[in-house]
Amino acid sequence: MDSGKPSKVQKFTGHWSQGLLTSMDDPELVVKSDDRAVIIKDKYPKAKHHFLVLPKETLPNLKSLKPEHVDLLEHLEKMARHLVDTTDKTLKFRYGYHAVPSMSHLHLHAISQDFDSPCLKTKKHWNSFTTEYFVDSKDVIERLKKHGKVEYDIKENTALLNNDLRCHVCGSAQKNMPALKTHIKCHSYKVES
DNA sequence: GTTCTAGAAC
DNA sequence: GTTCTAGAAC
Repeated sequence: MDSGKPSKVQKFTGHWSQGLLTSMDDPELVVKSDDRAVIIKDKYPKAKHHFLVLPKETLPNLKSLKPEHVDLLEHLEKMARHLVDTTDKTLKFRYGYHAVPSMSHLHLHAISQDFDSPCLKTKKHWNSFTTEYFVDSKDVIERLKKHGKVEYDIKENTALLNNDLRCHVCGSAQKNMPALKTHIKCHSYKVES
């Protein structure tokens, strides 16, 4: 007899925080790969171009990095820069990591600085790419070289996500997200020639 | 990480 | 009344 309970028809694909592992195998998202890493398009890009570079080696986060991973991190950044060079040379990009990422599996962001995307919606989105919460790849590598590990204070960095909204170019205060999104259109994100 | 939506802010 | 943000999601 029918119990009246709805049956679970959807396949269990894991917790949302493990989503990057699924995306790494999604041919729709993968744009490049070599023996050490895979580059995918961010499923919810926060700018005109937004890529994620993921090592094939299992590394959950920055905290799992050891001194021997310096070479790998340099490789990830090099791969990202090469992809960007062959994708869009006209826009400025930043290459870096979130200090306290939501998704598991180490991922380097390569993101164009226009932040022109319908997926960019919240203060948290904004501050995660425009405050010190976004740590340049070069700084992470330097830190690993110097200290043999990379660790960021969770409380301190999470607090940055609640910072007041400011333009990442001119620093002007913006009252809300729609105002910010309108304002940032007044700047150019082209590389200087 | 996103979606949804209640209620704050305007 | 509409826009916008913030917090739950079993």
